[in-house]
Amino acid sequence: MIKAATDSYHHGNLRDALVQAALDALEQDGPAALSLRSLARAVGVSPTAVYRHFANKDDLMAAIATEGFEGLSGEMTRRLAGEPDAPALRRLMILGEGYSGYAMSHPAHYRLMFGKRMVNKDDYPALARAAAHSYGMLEHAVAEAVATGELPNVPVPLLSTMAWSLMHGLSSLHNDGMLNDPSLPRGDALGETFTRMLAESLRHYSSDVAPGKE
Amino acid sequence: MIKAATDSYHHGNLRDALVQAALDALEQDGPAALSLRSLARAVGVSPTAVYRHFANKDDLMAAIATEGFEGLSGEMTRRLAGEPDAPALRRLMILGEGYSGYAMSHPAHYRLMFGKRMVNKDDYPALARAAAHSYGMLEHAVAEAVATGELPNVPVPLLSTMAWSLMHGLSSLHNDGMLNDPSLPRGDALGETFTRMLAESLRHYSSDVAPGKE
DNA sequence: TCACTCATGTTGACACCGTAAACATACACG
DNA sequence: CGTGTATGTTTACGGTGTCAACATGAGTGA
Repeated sequence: MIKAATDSYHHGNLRDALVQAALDALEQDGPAALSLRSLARAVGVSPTAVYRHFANKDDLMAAIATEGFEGLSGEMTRRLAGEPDAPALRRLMILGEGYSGYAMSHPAHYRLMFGKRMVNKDDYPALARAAAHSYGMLEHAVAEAVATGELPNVPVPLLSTMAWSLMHGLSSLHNDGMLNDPSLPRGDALGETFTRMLAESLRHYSSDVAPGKE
Repeated sequence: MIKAATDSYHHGNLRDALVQAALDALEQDGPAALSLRSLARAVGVSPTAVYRHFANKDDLMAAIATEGFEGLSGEMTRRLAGEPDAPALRRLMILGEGYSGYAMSHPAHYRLMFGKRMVNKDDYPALARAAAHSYGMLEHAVAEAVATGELPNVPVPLLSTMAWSLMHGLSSLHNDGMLNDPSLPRGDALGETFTRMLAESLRHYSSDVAPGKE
């Protein structure tokens, strides 16, 4: 457990302890349990001590969200490392599976990453950077697949955003309990299925219908 | 203005007035402004009067979310009516454009419809019904397109969920300010583009890669 | 070694929130 | 007209985010 380095007054690493406590509370008791005061309580510190490390609650949440995007990137990186010689399109599919896998196994955390408090990301550059990095992994893989001809010659941001939208939508709907048709594959299997369907169908897609900007 | 029928004590239609006030506050001041007390204030009634019409805050939110799904279905129906003779696949595209159009022009309301408070939809049958109806419109159109051969012979729930995921993901990312690549088409144009790309690419999709369940 | 600084925590207070219990009002129906 | 009941009010409680003023003590330079 992350606890005091010294035993009184000065905690030692309150910031990390708070974030960790928040992650724990998120997994165990859901997002409703995320109050500054309860976190402070969990860490054994007074409520207002939080303000020595975070400007306000949103600021703390942004830190947690940042952690989330880093975890997401980490999961995708890990899975990629498992198949180092995969061709571009296969790597893209691995990313899709990793994305939905992470999102579906951390529902509360994932929701927070896209929560309403995060909308003004300009205020949280670290968060923006972490999010951009996750998206960058996707865009990179898409660009490679386009370069090798495994995907049609459609503007890369368009393809990337489409793939992201599909995975984000699927993960969100799943986490919100919106997918209750019993004939559907379960959770992560769905992520795999959609990834494959999108990749496969895009391969046979003729690009003359997809305008870049105009 | 929804105001008192009589002028004192008994309001007359508090329930509707509260929902309306909530919708107004949502559009104008964002979801943070949605407190029971502020709504009561806006309607000119004591805070606890709300509890004569809603069991608690979640109950009120569910009513607003229900209204949202009805608005969504309404928007899609309206657009369909504008092209009564469209073939199945075209009708599906109209739905996609209507969906993203509605979602993107009511960001706060749309977010609330999928908010964390709504996860246990079992408690709110009206909400579940309204949501199911919206999804039903989509599934119906997909089934038709499969029947006419305009879409490949893939399980309808799979295709429907894929389309829903794509549109939900796109709308959410857009509303969260996550789509800032300047080379991308703007908002509703993106909805149209993705709708078209998905429809077009699925047409050339050979179904042997999409398992139903297993 | 000692005094001082300043990062870090604490206390106390405030306004707001959701909600429960007890009470007030007035519409609707006998 | 009398009364029951749906509707609204008052009061109160515990919880929340946050501010201002104060306390502590670790680290540094003399």
